[in-house]
Amino acid sequence: MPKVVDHDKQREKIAEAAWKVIRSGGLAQATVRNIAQEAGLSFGAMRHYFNSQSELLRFAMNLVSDRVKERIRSMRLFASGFNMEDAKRLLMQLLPLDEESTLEMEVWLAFSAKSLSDPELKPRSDEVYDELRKVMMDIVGAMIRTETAKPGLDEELEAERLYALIDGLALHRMLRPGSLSPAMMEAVLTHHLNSLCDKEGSDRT
Amino acid sequence: MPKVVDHDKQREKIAEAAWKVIRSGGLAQATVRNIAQEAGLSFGAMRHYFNSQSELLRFAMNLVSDRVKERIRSMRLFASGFNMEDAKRLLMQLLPLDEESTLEMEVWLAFSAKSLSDPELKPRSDEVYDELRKVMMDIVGAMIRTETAKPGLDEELEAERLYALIDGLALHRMLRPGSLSPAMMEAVLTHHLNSLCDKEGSDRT
DNA sequence: TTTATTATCATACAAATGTACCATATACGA
DNA sequence: TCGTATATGGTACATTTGTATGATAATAAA
Repeated sequence: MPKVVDHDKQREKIAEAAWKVIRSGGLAQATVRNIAQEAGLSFGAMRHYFNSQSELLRFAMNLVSDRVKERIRSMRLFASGFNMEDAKRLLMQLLPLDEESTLEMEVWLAFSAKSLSDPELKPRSDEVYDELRKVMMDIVGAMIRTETAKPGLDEELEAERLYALIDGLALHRMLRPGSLSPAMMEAVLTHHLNSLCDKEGSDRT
Repeated sequence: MPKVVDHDKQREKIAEAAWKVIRSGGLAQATVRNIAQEAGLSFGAMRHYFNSQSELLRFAMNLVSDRVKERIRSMRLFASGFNMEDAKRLLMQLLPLDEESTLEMEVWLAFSAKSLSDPELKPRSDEVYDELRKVMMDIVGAMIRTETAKPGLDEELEAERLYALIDGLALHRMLRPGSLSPAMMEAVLTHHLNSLCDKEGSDRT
């Protein structure tokens, strides 16, 4: 029998090489040859793992969302009922606060932009968008039902506001890291969450 | 003397053709040949207006920001002192609410994503980011100084929060237009501005 | 009308890229 | 040890793309 190589592990290794290429050179540099070199493979060997470039890129995009989902799922949230600390921790997972998540989100931004004109990528982009929107609805909904939030909030409106705030912060951190520090990102998020709860208006963490 | 053609007008016409190509096919389709066809020019004629593709794309990107700046400048804001209606009108200019601004913002998103790995585009991207950040600071600052806002607000934090909210809404509208209506965008913005002003918490337009 | 200057077009050419194909190396089972 | 299935490497080829070059058309001034 043949040499034993974990086919799926190799595909992930190649996809992660694609991430690095995309991050440093953009999607325009995400050629089969460049990705092969980054992965330490020969150009011809790529064919054994991906039948086409678009299949490779689609896999690389899906791997980003898989990783993010996994990270969120592994948090074991709300084990003892809803609480704001867990909600905040979850939302912070959606901000580029460390090297790993920054890489993933920059790659995700590249794919999202491309998905606007690439039907192959659109379904997954939409799927992730909708899932995160659901997360926002769950958080805001729980805040309202547990009366953590101040009364009278519009669930859907607040969910969209929170979602836009998160993605706006993430976008700004990627575009202008020197202008928006991780501490400021966290402060804005904390302040926003407090503003949804406080009956008066003072800040608490 | 030669045939008379407004050189600058032609450059803008070509740049707008580039916008259309980018919107329908992404930056990957923004080839000199495709743009020439969209502009109704021959491939060879392009050379008379742009010496290289990167010069063309840089011009097309700059034209987006010029148009947005011009639109904001022409609003003649705060003619009779600061007021919330003008502030809201200004902020709405930064949301993709009609066909024209949607086109411009989708193109801007493509260029912004590319600027992360293209040193040629980064300066202008940063410049626009900083200018808009200043707009946010001006608005929040004016709200505070005129006591339109409730007391105790952190100017820088609220500016970043407002900025992130605007860009997040714009991004979501582009990525998932079916999930975020113009009416909802406006409602979220209105609600957010009110939340900065109202001493109690009720909504007013 | 003639001419010079500009606009436009057509084409050539090298480089890059995706895909396909074939050769070689490798390792596990018989 | 040997053979087979798999991994990997090398290369050919058509296509696309940016750039460069030369030819032609058009127009306004002399």
